[in-house]
Amino acid sequence: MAKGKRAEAMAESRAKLIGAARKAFATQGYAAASMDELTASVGLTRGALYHNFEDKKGLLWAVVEQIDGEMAERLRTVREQAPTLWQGLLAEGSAYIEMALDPEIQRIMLLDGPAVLGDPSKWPGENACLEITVRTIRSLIEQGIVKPVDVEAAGRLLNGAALSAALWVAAADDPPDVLTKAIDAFRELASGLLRKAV
Amino acid sequence: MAKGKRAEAMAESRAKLIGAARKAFATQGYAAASMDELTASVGLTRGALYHNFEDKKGLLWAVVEQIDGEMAERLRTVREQAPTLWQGLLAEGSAYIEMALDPEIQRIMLLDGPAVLGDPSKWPGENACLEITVRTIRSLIEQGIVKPVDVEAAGRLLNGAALSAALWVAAADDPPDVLTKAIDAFRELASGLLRKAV
DNA sequence: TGCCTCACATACGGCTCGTATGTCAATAGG
DNA sequence: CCTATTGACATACGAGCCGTATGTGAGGCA
Repeated sequence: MAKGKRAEAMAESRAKLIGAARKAFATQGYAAASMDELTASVGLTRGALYHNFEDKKGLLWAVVEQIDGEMAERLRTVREQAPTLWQGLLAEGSAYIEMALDPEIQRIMLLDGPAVLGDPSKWPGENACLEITVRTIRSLIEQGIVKPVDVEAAGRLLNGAALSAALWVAAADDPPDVLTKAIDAFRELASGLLRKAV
Repeated sequence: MAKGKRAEAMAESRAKLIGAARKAFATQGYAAASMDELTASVGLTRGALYHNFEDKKGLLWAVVEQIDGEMAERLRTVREQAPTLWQGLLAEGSAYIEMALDPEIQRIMLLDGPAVLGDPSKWPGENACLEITVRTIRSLIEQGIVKPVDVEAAGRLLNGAALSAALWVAAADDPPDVLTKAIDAFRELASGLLRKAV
């Protein structure tokens, strides 16, 4: 168990830096976040940062990986709790929209992340959210519920629609009202994939 | 006609700076683009930049407005050339996807723009593309072709789906093949809005 | 016990943006 | 025609940031 104080302290430093980065990136944005302030806020200096991570971008990578994992887990539970696979797909969409209401997810995963790290579809875990959606659609096609479309295409467009909805809701004056409209529209769009209308 | 050499030269400087910015922002990205190099590339200095624009962000605003106008005009012509309104909507989607294949549009309008300037739906011209889509959907509902959904919600999700498709195609190894898949999936999704299946 | 490793801290250089100041041509007015 | 003023830039400067090269002191192994 005792792995020595060295590695233990290092893991703790990494965790503290990632935690501080989640706050700083979410509130100030990636570009405006100062590494001096960030490291000082957890009692370290930039030396620790560049020892634990490649560079500022590397820290963002670590943050993105962590959040991506959390989002994937949430999507998984939502889907598993749905009574049918089709309802699971719709629930995933709704959950995705609601998650994107979190300012942290918005700023880091939807705005700065893509701008700094490039296309999210090439992120490690291959954007776990997308992978889950694709698998669900594949099952639905095998069951004859959904038209035989290209699964990746359908998954990406559905995710894109949900994402756009999320950004809309987040910026709205009356989020609850807009949220229901967004989810309704998402269900209508998704129904276009069905073999026969519900 | 002769408006004086002063104003004439100023307009020319603005145009040159915006042109250089389109190149620099598209190739290097907003953050990495140096204002020193950018201004020098058209024979000016940063003094001219800060005299003609508010700041670096102001220059990006000008660039975004220009590109947004060009995109809106293209969408308008595409829609007007379609035989029916519904086909016009689908053509708009396809055109949007194809436009987003342009690296300049991708980098500036889809990646850096949102990250630096904030939610695109609040941009001037209110993202002219969206406005056009919304109007088309409203007409289609009045004609009884499309279900009575919330027009803004439907427009935003359709745009989001097209956008996601575009990013996917752009990053693909085999763009032409992926492009057809993306457009197919877009048509399937959009058909979910139809009152009765085609 | 003595040396070595390594997780940091410190110091430095180069670059960036934004502003405050300087300058010279174009215009307006007498 | 000559002068005064405006304004479109150029130049100079300060503050801040990132990344790296170097220093240092505490853990771990022999």
